Amino acid sequence: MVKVTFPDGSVREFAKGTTAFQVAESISPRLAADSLAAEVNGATVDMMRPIDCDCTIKFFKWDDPEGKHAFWHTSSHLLAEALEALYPGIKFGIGPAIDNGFYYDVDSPVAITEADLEIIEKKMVELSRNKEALVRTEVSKAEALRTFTEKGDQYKVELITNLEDGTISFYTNGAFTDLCRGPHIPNTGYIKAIKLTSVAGAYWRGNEKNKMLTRIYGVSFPKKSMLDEHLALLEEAKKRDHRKLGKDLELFMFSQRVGQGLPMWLPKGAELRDRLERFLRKIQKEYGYQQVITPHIGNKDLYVTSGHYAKYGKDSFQPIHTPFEGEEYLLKPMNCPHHCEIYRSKPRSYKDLPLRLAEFGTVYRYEQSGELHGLTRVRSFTQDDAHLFVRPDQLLEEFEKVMDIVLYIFRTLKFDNYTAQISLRDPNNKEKYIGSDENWEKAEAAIIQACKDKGLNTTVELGEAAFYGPKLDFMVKDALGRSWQLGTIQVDYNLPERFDLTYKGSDDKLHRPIMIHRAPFGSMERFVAVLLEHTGGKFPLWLTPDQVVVLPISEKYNAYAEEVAKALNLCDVRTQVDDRNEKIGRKIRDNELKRIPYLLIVGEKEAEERKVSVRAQGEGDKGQMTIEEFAEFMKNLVAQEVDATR
RNA sequence: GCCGAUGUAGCUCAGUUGGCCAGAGCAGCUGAUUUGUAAUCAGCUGGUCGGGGGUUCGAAUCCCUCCAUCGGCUCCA
Repeated sequence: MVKVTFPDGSVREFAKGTTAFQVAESISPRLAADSLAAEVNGATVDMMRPIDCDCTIKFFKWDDPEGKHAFWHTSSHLLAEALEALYPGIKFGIGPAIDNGFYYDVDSPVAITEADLEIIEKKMVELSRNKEALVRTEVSKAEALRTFTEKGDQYKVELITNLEDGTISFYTNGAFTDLCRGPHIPNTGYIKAIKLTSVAGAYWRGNEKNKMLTRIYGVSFPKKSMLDEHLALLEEAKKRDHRKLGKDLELFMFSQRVGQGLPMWLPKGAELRDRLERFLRKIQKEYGYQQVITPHIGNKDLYVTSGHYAKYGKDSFQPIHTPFEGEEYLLKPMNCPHHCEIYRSKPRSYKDLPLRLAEFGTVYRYEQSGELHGLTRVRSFTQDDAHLFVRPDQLLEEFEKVMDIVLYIFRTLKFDNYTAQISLRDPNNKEKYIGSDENWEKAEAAIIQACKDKGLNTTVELGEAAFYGPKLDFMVKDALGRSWQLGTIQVDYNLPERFDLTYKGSDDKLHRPIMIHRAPFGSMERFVAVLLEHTGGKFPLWLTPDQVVVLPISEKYNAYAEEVAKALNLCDVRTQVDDRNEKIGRKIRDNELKRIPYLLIVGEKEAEERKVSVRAQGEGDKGQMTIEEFAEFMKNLVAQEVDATR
């Protein structure tokens, strides 16, 4: 007999060799049916794995990440089984579960395209109906090698070669056997709804020197309705795609002739961006930042000094040679070296610090062509950059102040769901980093302390720090639950060293300042993209380019509409008139689609009483107000949005 | 950069196995209508079918090549 301890602390005895499934069943058939994997003594295992020693047990259902993981992992084996049936001679790479589904990398004798996905899907459904059990067998390394050498699958052979003997297991479903650690769900019959989403290329083992395999992505669910929901969410995401909204709302564009990855901001987009910049400028001014402006190009030597040329020279726009002299310039790939030179422009005293230099600095980076994506990955973008030069004793306080700015921005823009990642150095590999142990320890402690002080929900990643210092990155979740990395705060001991930055201390000796790099938005382009997808184009009132459109019922009331618009614009309510010769229903529709927050309908009644009929976006008629009342109403709304979070 | 797919009017898309001057809706322009809370009607304009080359009597359609876009991979100071 074995003793099994449940999460609630209760203990029960079972015969040795009882499976986790049977244990669950003894509690309730429902639990057994809903559980996809189990945790036995801390290790996630199959429900069908026999238990042969005393243990603690826990069951994972669909709502647990471990449950989904097992489900999708089995789905990838089902995909492989279908592929092997349809494409004899196909070879398999790896086929894991991922955050939102699964994939399998294959090397197929015939090309597999999107058109084939439906057929594969059907085959998977057909096979799943057989409710094939996932059967685990443990084999020796020699045996495993023999099996896959005979099969001629060099990828699996390569994987097995790197494994230790004694830890190798196979899983078989139907006619398909795979090298796999597990865990899996009991049988393929659990998989009721399958959608293969795309096919793409992927390098074997993620190395671009290796052969490119075909990766087939899919997602699957235990219920058909869940798949439908998932597909609806994808549809919604498509509608909110910032590239589509940017086009529809005329915010930005790209032109082949200008060049790929080089966004151009249209009037409405420029206005939006300008408003974001002013918002940040204002708060930065309150926090003691000073704006600077630096050139868009810099002498190559500048970047050699900073060390960026050695590391990123090949990813920069190549040196520009002047016509008559031997000088070489680079399009500015980052602002920090310029700001370091500003710091150096005169002797600094400890009393001058912290020195906070801010710049909306446009930088140029040669991103690989295949990597460009809308506004989130471009070759020219504007960082909301600032560099803080601080004394060691100021680091914690300054770091926390930067966090205050970031959090203020998130609150104001209603990114209520965010996390932060603290990236520290790898303690076992200290020689990878520059700077003294003492400095690192102080900086890391400062970041951890700052997060603690601010009550931030953080994860800590060892070995993820930049070589020059630890950092804190902010991830926000948008309205559809997708994660985006936005702001970053980084501590830097490297550049002060390389640029020989100093300040005179109270002890009359020279000391090194510490630099903090920070960009709360990340870049204006990326931030606007994320904001678009988060809001679906319905920007907060204070930010939106057009707040109000006045809709005259007919041309007779155009003059009054103009009067209303003029009065509102004088009160800083951004107002336009839609004086097209269209019916009112049409004007409402068009302006709703343009995401105009407030529509004012004016006709005979309004003109006589000098009022407006107010219509809020998506909410319909809100009744009448005088022009003055409406102006006051708007003023209050905007004030609430921007200041309520302070 | 790599793998795969795509590229037709400002936008969204039709264009069967190659076959008369390449189509629709929306937008735009002109006119009629003067409208009360999500699409008024009519007429008109608009395309080197991504660029270049080739095959063919004939190419939006087939082939080559370049460019761009999309989905991924790799990368991300």
